[in-house]
Amino acid sequence: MATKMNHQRPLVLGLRQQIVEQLRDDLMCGRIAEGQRIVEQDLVERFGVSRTPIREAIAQLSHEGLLEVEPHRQVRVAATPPDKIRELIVPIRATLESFALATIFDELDEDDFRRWDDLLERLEAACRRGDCTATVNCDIAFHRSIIQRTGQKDLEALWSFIVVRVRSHFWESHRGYDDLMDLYREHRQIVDVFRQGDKQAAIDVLVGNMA
Amino acid sequence: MATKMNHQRPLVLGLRQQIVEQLRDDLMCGRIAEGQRIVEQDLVERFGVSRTPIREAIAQLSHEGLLEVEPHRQVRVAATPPDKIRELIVPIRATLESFALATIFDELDEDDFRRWDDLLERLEAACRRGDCTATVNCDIAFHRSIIQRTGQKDLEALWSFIVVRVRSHFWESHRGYDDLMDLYREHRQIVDVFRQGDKQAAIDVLVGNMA
DNA sequence: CGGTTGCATATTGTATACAATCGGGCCGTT
DNA sequence: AACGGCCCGATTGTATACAATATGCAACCG
Repeated sequence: MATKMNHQRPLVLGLRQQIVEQLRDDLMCGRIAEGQRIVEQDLVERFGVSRTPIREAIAQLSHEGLLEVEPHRQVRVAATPPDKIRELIVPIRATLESFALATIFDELDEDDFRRWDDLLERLEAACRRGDCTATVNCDIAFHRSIIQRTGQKDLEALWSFIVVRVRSHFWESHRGYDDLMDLYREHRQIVDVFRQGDKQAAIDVLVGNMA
Repeated sequence: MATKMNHQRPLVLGLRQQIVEQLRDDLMCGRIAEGQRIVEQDLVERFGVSRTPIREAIAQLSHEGLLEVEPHRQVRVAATPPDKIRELIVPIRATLESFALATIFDELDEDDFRRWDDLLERLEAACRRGDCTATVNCDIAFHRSIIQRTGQKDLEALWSFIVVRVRSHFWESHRGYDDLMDLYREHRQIVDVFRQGDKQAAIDVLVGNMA
């Protein structure tokens, strides 16, 4: 929880944001079935707050694509996008992350590598104990860190927009112990290549990991 | 205020949505300077509604990237993204629109071409009278129609997310009478190639238009 | 004289009250 | 029995009232 430096200033976290995080986690991990109806009053009782922050949280999650609002009628959990859309995810991620990496590559310093090492340790631990949730979180956090490092908020927003739509895909593509450790080794290798300073090789290995 | 046709089912249009449309138009056309502070109370007085729909509209526009909210402090008009980001827009648009066109190409029927012809007429009129706003609207509407035709809401959401960030770019890249007519001719040519039924040629001409 | 602390005010965040809308069931007509 | 209009409960959308937080100023100490 220590590593926190860019993000504006999350001194205190508003109710809406807390609710968003909680609900988003529930949705992405499948604890709320897709297609299920969401009723504001139920969330009011669950979280013990008024409708206002609940409504704002619902609005935000609907903009993120996790909920679907039908005005004056109801709000439902969005269906996972069809496979065809997923075909788009890889090339777009490749475009975004390649761009980000190329932008920051020449300014990488020891702090960056230390953060990545920390992340890799957490990833290894998660993989070793077969914790899928933590593994996916670390995986996403790693790629997000590359985007964030550019300091371009639009870039991060766009990347988040995409990743939310394939988190379930991340989930299902890494099941079982051996696969998880492979995932760790891949990321370890990526960071190693970064360290060697060959920009093009770094981009290649990063993109190769998405296929 | 009248033009409204796609969106789910706009039987009645809520206050929030009306305010969003109005503000978005103001922001994209530069009628509100970037970096300027937005105060809820001012908008309350301007639109004559309560703070609730105002706040929801602000939240939506911030998710769209047009406003930037600093919690407990203020909300400002977002700066136009730096040129570097714009380099990303073309490849991503190319990916999305190529995908969309390839998906729908074999199912195109006379209704589709009739709609495009209508749009082209409106575009021609707008170009002829040098109406930049209407021209940009038609241009965007044309490309959006390709995305919408797939029926994939996620795809449309992603495309919108991107286009909002370059609308000002559209704006500035077509100034003056001759350029506008060129824009019209390009789009006329695109539709013509669509009609000929060669999918690859269609994709090429569509992508070529973005450069 | 500089820095810090505490209040006053402006603005945002949350809670609650009220109005509009939707869907479903009841009942009358045909 | 089928159809259509009407009313009612449930839920969402909007308005307003209240609480929390930030900024600016001025008094207070060093």
